[in-house]
Amino acid sequence: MQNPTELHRDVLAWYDEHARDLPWRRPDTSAWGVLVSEVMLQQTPVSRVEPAWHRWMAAWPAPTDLAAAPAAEVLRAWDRLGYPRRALRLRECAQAIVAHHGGRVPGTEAELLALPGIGSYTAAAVAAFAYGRRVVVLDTNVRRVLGRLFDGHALPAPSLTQAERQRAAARLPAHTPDSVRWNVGLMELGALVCTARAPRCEACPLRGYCAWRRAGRPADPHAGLRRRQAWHGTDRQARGKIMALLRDRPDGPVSEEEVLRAVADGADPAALADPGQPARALASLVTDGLVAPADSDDGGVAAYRLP
DNA sequence: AACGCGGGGCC
DNA sequence: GGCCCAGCGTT
Repeated sequence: MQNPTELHRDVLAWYDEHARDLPWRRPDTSAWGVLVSEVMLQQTPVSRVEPAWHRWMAAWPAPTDLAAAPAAEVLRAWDRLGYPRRALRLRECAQAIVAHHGGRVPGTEAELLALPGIGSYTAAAVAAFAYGRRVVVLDTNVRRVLGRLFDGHALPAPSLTQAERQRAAARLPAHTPDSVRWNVGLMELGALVCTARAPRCEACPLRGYCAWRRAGRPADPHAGLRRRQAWHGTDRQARGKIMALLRDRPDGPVSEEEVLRAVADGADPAALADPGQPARALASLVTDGLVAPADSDDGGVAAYRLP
């Protein structure tokens, strides 16, 4: 094994040369801009986040602005980034920042972790990338890179283990500015070179000492056991259709009949076999606060709108 | 630890 | 058609 300093130097040098020019990495981006980007990037690819982030920051450049925005407007701006509950939580996060931190994004992991929609990854990412703190940032990219480099595993285990946390902490560069570039450098390496599907090992700065490559790039030991996300015919798809319909109708409530018909529209046979699904999906959206009952323009008929 | 939760792009 | 994507909150 090479000494830690050499590994650090290789990652930092690679990052300095190959880093993408993403808007939330610009030095003049506010901590709020970084936080917004991190929430949007939770399970949504960079390519789809970038335009949404620009529009979002233009509309609500500070926590105070988003905190005062109507939820329906926020959900429409979220558009099709997916997991729209993230938009509501981001708004609640802004309100908590106003209520408890004077409208300024807090800088410690513990304070960030206490905010709605901010988990262990996002808290660490904001502390590191917005405030330059020396913290362990472990996202799916970093987990995959470290797992290949040191464990020889193709892909990380389904859930983050304590051993991974400790190993990542032990490998973190001692100096503060280096630790930030190490974190973002490993993430960038995972996004551009050490990818999940078709890694470009020939372009990797760590190819000389990667356990996975040395072992002949064996297949994922968890293959087949990995959690798969169902979509066609599921409640999730039904919820997505309802949200898309209500997003596109800013002028007024939509009757329950039309909402339920939109779900059945183009549904696959599996969904049609469950006639209760549309109503169930709608009810769950109301429970989650993503949809609200509304007074129909045709009195007495149930109708719905964005909250 | 396991599950629910969007949506799209890529092989 | 399966898999992946800068995860979080709940149970």
